[in-house]
Amino acid sequence: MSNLDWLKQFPALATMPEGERAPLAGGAMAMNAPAGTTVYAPGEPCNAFILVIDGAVRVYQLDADGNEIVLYRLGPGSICILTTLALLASDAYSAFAVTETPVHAMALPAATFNDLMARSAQFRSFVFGAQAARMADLMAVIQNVAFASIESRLAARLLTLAGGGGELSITHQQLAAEIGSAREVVSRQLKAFERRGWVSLGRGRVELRNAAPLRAAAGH
Amino acid sequence: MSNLDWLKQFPALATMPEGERAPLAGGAMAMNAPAGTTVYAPGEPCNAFILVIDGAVRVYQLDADGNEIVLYRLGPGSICILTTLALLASDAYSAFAVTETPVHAMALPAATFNDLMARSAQFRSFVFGAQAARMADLMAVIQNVAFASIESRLAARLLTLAGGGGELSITHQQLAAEIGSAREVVSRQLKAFERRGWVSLGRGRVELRNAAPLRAAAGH
DNA sequence: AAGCGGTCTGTGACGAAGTCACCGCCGAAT
DNA sequence: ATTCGGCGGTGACTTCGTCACAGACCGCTT
Repeated sequence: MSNLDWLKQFPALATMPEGERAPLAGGAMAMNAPAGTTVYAPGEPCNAFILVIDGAVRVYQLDADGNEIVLYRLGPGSICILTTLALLASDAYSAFAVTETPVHAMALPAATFNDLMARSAQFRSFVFGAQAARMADLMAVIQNVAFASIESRLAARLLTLAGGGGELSITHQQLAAEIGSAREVVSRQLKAFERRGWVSLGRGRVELRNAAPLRAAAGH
Repeated sequence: MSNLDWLKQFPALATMPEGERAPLAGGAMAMNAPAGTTVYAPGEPCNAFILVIDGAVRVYQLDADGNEIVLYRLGPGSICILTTLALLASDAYSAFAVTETPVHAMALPAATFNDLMARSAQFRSFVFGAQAARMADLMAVIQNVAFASIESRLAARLLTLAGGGGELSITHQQLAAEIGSAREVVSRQLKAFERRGWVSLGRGRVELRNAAPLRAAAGH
């Protein structure tokens, strides 16, 4: 039987009545994956519902020409909608999900997942909440790529990636993939930021020197 | 009691066991809305699950500067994910859903919807299938706005909007909103199509004259 | 220490797309 | 018939993506 201590981290699930948690206790399997593990890829069969306990998963799209754009990230407490929907609706997506850090997760086999969905209103609302959040993420991405300037998209992304810290280990190419643009465009924009004293640059490194104007630029 | 004849149109629901259909029979309410009715708008409270029986609903995003982009359309048999998720997760979206034609729909109050979700695996999988389809729609939009040329996006959209017929009643401004571009850009591209003999243009009208090259242009 | 291959970054030139300002035109309402 | 608001056309300019290429940096080998 699995240890369900990790459940305590997730209020939405932890308060589920004893009886409803039974399938969880019986069917949950712990997973540990190193950074760089593929969680979902188009065409791959997928047969489990996945809940991230610790670590980060990057979900992105990749087209035939090699163009890449990051859709969203999953952190602790998030479930992988892609695998869930592929599991339930057997629909194929053109997206990839890859771990960025070592990831600790719980996997529920399809049968266990279905059982929980049938039993627990709380679990259903947890799953729907996740759906809603991902949907909102995608809609935000659409707004950005369709109507926002490169300057604001890049500034915003630098801030969220830095997340408080001031140092990023990332290449221009990766940043371009983050915002769905081209490497040259990102290089030039970063240079502009550097000239203004907002960041300082190194090979594979971006240091935020002055977050305030970046925040302002991210706004519009 | 509502007439459930409409259910026959939807195999996914029609084959639900008698008992599971009970809440549906008891709680479903028929709705008829003229074209132009707002189904979902940010900030509006929404308290019903909506299933389209006949007609079309356009779901689009609108930002502060008036920029507009169509996300997807709902036809017969589709459910409005936006209202469903807003209902379940009380999350606010920046999107609008508006009827384009007179729409005939069924509405389930939240309680009835929750009851069905609890009882029927078939209903759950119907709802999840719809989620998955909308998610795929959004991801396709992202691919297009991020990486596809205006020529291919416009050609593709003209073909799907025409849907077999050769005549469209639509303005350049509306077409721009369809693909998330600017009116001038669409005007110029349409002129180019006209010079090549692919379409002929009139005020508020686009006639497809030669679909084959349009299909080719839509491809890449 | 020197060389080497691969990755990362910088740059100029160009084309595609978005923006701005302004125009004339059509058509419905008065 | 005139007016007025929505529609479409156009030129000038800016921003962004693409292409081609050069140089810099890094880790590795010799």
